[in-house]
Amino acid sequence: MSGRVVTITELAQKAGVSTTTVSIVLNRKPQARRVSENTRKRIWELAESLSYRPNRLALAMQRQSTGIIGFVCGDSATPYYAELTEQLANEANRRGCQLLMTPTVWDTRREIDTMEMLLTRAVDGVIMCSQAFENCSESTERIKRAYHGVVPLVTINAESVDISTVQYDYEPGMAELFEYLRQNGIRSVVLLDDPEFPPKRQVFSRLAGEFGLEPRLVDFSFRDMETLKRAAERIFADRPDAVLATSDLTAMHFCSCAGQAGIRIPEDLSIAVIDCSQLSSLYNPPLSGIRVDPALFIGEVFDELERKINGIPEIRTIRVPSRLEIRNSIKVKL
Amino acid sequence: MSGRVVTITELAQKAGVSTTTVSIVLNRKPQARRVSENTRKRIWELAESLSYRPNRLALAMQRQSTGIIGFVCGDSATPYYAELTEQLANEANRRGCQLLMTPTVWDTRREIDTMEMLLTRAVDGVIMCSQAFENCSESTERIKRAYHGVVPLVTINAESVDISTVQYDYEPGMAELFEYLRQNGIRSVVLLDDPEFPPKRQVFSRLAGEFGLEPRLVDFSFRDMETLKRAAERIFADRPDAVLATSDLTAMHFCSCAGQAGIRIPEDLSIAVIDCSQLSSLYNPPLSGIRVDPALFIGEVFDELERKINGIPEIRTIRVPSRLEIRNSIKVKL
DNA sequence: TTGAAAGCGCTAACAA
DNA sequence: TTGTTAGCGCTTTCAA
Repeated sequence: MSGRVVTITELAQKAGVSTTTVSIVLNRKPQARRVSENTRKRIWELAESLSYRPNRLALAMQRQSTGIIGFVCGDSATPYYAELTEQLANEANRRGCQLLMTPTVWDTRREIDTMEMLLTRAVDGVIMCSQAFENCSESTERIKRAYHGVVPLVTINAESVDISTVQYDYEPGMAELFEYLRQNGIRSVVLLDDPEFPPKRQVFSRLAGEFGLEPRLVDFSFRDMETLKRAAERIFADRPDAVLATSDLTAMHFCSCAGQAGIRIPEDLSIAVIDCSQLSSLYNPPLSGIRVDPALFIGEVFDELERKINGIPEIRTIRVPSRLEIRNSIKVKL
Repeated sequence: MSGRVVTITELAQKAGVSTTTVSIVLNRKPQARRVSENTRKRIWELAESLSYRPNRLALAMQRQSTGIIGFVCGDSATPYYAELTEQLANEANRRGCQLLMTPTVWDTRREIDTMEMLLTRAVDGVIMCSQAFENCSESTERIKRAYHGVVPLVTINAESVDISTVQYDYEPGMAELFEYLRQNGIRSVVLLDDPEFPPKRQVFSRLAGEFGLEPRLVDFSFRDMETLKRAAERIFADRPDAVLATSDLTAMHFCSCAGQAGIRIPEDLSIAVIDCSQLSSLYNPPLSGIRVDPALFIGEVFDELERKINGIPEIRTIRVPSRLEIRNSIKVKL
């Protein structure tokens, strides 16, 4: 280690010019054309041979901008969020910035700490995918107040009066799904979900009736996978025609329980997934479900964040439509 | 937006003291005890009411340290890497820093750009999980030379003479697996792998013989999943007793192909996985395989990175042992 | 055609 | 008990 790190000052000294000149040349400023051909060449060669690299910290300090976007996420390891996270990181790169991951494991305390940290201008903006911030504890309120004007913020799938949000619109996909279920003679369908996250169940309950389906709710908690096992057992006892799982991970857990209970999917029980990931198609059986095009969704998230970064104050709620993807986890009528 | 951001200077002015005093008080330095009770209180109250937050950029600039660790990873969305990524992020948080994700989609060009970016001291250290950097192109060589002494670096599962690396030791797990296969009457086993990543196949070929197994290699490329389908067909034609898939994602892809071909697992064909993730246990059937304890592994990665950050130059190769996890994807002898 | 100096926000010697 | 000052590496007026 300990190879010397070159600064612009040293470069200037060695080149026998001022730091200004070096800065102008290396940044290819218009004024560089007024620097003599000779000096320019000397500076470039020196920079090359000493592997000069501008110090990002100094730059960031100067511009008051890091080019880093913070991503506060409850969970980044389950397939659905992993996909989202990677695509966000890719889109960030495409737009010339980097994504900083701050997993919070759905822990409000950690979310608050994370936001506190991000509020110190370590990042140019924040994308937040975490419901707990919606809870109105005293500390979240304090942060909400503090963040205004400090860090551009966009939330994902959250509902708030004073923060822009990009949401999945479950309605179109759910309608397609219910129509498909009805056509295949399915009458009763259970939503397997965590009641702490209400958006899906609202659409579910409202739409099921319209399609002549009998809707039921079976709850579990993301925090404790044992509750999912118990929920699965309740479903096995009840024997609906179909189960709609709240996420791909939930669906896989459920299928795993079904396998242990000797229940075949889709022969004995149909299953569909909300928030389908690519991985769903590789499951056995391949899982049908509702999906929002990640590219589209992420584009909206960044567009809105850029608006905030550019100082546009308008609070918007953007909804990205879902659609049904049919694979083999739903029993079809012959 | 546009709420004023408070600096320590303003705070000092309003409090009628110098910035030094404010700095000392707010940072709870030992000298703060020599500041009058009264002044201290005034400063704290002012800071609170104006929601003062120290400017990270200025701090970072001053200390020449950001508290950010860069994670260069070929792929962060597949279950195995998603798990690794999240755990790294968590461990980083636990150690008081943040993880910056820079996905490279196994693209050498992007890896180089990424490293160039990270070399500008935007980060305190880099964890790299990407084989392509091992290739000796002119540009990677230039970067390798440049990074020395600039950014502490630790690679994952790579082999290099001048960079510390933490590796999976496949040997113990593979030995356990082969013993288990042998006991269950399995004779021929195919390794389904990408030849660009040699470590697994070396152990595989060496150990298979010792356990009286007949080893075969069937190759595909991570870059193109069509090659995996073709590889699967070759395996179906060949009909070995068991297949050892190079990753959980590969295994799922393979099982998906098997399902379409009407081949039952494990009745018709056994399968095991290297680089098993948690998700493997939720698959249908639950996948057996070799796994390295992520907590242990990640601890080693960070320990070594911290050594580098603390200026310890010694190049080390650390190997973390794998072990077998038995589930239901291998046909057992009755 | 080039350079000097100020300033970004903060900390830490050194003074008073 | 508190203040002055220099400096972290860079860009950017303004002067020469």
